[in-house]
Amino acid sequence: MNTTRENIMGVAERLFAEQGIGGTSLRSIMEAADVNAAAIAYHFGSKEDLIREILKRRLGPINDERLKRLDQLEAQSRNRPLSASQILEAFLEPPLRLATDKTPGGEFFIQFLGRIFVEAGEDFQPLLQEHFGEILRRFPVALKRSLPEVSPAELSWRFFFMLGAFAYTMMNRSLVTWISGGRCNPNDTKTVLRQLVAFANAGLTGPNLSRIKKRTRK
Amino acid sequence: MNTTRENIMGVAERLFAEQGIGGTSLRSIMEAADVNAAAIAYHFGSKEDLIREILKRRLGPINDERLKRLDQLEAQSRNRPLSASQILEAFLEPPLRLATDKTPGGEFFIQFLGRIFVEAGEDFQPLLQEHFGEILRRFPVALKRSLPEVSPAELSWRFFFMLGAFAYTMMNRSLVTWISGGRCNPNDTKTVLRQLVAFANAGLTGPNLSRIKKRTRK
DNA sequence: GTCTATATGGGGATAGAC
DNA sequence: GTCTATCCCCATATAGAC
Repeated sequence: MNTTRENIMGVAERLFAEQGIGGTSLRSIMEAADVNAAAIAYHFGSKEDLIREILKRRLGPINDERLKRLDQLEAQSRNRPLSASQILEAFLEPPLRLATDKTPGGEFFIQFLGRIFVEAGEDFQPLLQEHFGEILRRFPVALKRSLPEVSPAELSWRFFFMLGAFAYTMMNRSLVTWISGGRCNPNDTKTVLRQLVAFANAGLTGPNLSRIKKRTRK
Repeated sequence: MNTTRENIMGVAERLFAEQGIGGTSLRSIMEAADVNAAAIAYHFGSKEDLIREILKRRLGPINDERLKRLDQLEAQSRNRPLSASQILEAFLEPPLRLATDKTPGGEFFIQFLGRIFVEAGEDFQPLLQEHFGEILRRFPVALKRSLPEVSPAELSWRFFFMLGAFAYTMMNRSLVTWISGGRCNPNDTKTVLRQLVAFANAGLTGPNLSRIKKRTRK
């Protein structure tokens, strides 16, 4: 019903993504959203609360879908471990899809989310913990079942590297274009998903380091 | 000779790394460095120039060493392609070593560098391009020689994912600890290097996606 | 619910004495 | 080279009319 609120959130999401949290003033949001200074105060209260609302609007659906996909995979598998790439797709596809869906502003959310992780101090940690808690419990467990030969510590490293590759790509899309000399298009969601799943799958399923000796060539 | 200058740069490097560029005021730098307001203006001129000087002080040595190591590898190899993991080590070890060396403040630089990439607009792009230009020319070429079966576009994706895994880990060290449930220590440079080289090597040397069909299990 | 006007604080930069 | 004092802009938040 109240479209002013949605309008402000959409504009803010885009500007936060493009310019960073600290780099985006409420003024610039008001101007871009074509509302006056008090509107944002009326609808949200403060900058921090505005950010909180933007986060809540997207995080719930994304993570619900991740868990739903994982549930489906596990239901189909009849108690056999899933493949790592299936788990990776369930984890990566929902947020990546948002980046191309017609959901207004969804294309900016992931970048915005990355900004929060990097820029924000501890102000949003409780909120993030609340939304990512179950995700960060269930996906590593599924991976552990899928890759029993990888030690817990090594699996944690690899999971984090996967997360980094994903987040960094989403946050620095122009860098993708620059570094690849234009060969890679970070907005081609299907290709990003395929390449990233393959890359991370290879990294995750590699042999346990503690058990192998140094090698010089694949 | 002039230790005030070095002092300011060291303190600024740390605060920028910890709080972000926009999140760190010159005032807080002055206080932490125990100098007065005008000192920074006298020695550097502006906040942007201060950042520029911090970047220059570290980027040169790191990238020189990367190239030196690559040169050595290529000289030893007598024209045979290097292994991907050798190339990765030459690329990753110099910046990672800085993070543990006794170089004052070096431990913060990588995080600071990540902030620049993420936060800064285009102000520093020329400077970064100047310092990273040769790196981003020579390392992908070496990898291409090492992995002739991987198409240029796919290699670009994988190179970028490796970069993301590295940068994200360096920038979000507390996140490493949180997500791993304390199992991983991001300041254990030797382990980070080993794990990251193994992960990226597996991802880089995987089969070309265009040539293989979908698989369900490794 | 929406606006104008403004209070209040903090930030970068500088002038000018020493 | 180093300091004090200050200028001016911009940001968030709020008061109070409509």
